[in-house]
Amino acid sequence: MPQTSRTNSKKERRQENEALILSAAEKVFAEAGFGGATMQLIADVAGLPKANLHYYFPTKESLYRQVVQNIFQIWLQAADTFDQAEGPAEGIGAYINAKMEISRRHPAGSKVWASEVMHRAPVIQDYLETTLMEWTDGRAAIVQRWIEEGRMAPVNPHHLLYMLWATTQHYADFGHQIETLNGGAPLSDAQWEEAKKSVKDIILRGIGVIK
Amino acid sequence: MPQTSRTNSKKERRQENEALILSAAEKVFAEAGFGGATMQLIADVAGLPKANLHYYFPTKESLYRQVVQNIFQIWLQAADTFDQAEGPAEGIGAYINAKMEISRRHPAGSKVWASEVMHRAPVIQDYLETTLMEWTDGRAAIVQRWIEEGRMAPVNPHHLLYMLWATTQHYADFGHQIETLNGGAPLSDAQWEEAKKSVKDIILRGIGVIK
DNA sequence: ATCATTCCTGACCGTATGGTCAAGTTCAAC
DNA sequence: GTTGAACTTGACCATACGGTCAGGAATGAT
Repeated sequence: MPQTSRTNSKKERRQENEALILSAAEKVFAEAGFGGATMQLIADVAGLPKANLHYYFPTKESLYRQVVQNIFQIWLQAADTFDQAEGPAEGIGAYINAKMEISRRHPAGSKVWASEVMHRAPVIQDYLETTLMEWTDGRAAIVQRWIEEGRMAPVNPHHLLYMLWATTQHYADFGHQIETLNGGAPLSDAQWEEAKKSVKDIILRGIGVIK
Repeated sequence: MPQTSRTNSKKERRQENEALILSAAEKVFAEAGFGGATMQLIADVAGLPKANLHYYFPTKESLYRQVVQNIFQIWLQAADTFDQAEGPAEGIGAYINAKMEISRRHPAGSKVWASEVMHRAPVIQDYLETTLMEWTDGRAAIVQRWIEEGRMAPVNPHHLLYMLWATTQHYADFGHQIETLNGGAPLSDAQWEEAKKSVKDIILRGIGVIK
């Protein structure tokens, strides 16, 4: 009979340890960058011996690659809101909501992504060229259709998308700066709501779908 | 009689070498991050022996500190456009222009700044708390005044400023992603104009000062 | 011409890091 | 209970890195 009690089976153990390591790695990579992160520190954060990390992930780069790929998945899933929308106000508003929520819940992931792109995407360049390009062109086409249907102001769809990414991810990537300017305190629930509302108000009014 | 011919005097030489090193360092720090950058690589890019770098800048951190401080100065100077403006359309429009120009001309500097802030500003935290805070609160007050005078829509001034920073710096920090989505080619002159125009159109319309 | 000061640099050093390994432990299948 | 595979880990290694230094070269003041 397989072990089902408090002590986990080998397969569960493997999944747990991999998740533990990935979570620790995301944190450390976000705080120190790829070059500044050390396997020893990741191991300490994960509470495992360093050699154990190398058992699950043969190299630092393979661990980093997995972290970045996980982030990319979350990134893409936020797009669903876009597709299921009936029109620009609903679609773009929901997309901003979703991306602001990711910035709040996954700030470390966002920073790792930003760092990866800033360093010319050594690990996920192929994803940029394939998956992200298709995603972007697809949503740009949707925006273009909305424009042609007269449902929003005629703006360049690509630059609108860049603007959505920039404004929402800014709250994660530059969270420390925002926190400092907020008197050293993280944004409260109400302040996050205010941020979301501000971004949505300005952009939705800027593309002519409200007021 | 001091040397004034082609061969430079010692003082000129010193300034030239320091500028050369700072320029190389900015590039390397932007591409590799603080932890990933090596003094050897900076020396190679500058075309000087590594030991010479340590003559002008005793440690890697002191060199990095100087790079970040230089960027911060450029950053602040773009603010002049804000003060000299007569109203929101002119002031914010000119500020966007200035910051887009910096993103185009100093992408490496912008990346170093972003990286520094993402890593919780180990080097320039005091600047954030003093100079940047004063700057930000001052501009927020100007925006607030414009709102009270009925010259623009009532938006949260701080979040508007974050939005301006986010959208403009995005073109530097995520320039590689934009370039990839542009088919692998850097934005042309016309495309940069289009970008500037898109950002200005959406934001200025979003705060109710045009159309 | 002399000489102090500044500048330059190849060679070197201690340390920290990514990665390896061999010996041991746990687990599941039979 | 035996066995083989999967897992664990302290000790170890080679390398690369930031930083030092001694000795020499260039410069400029007198």
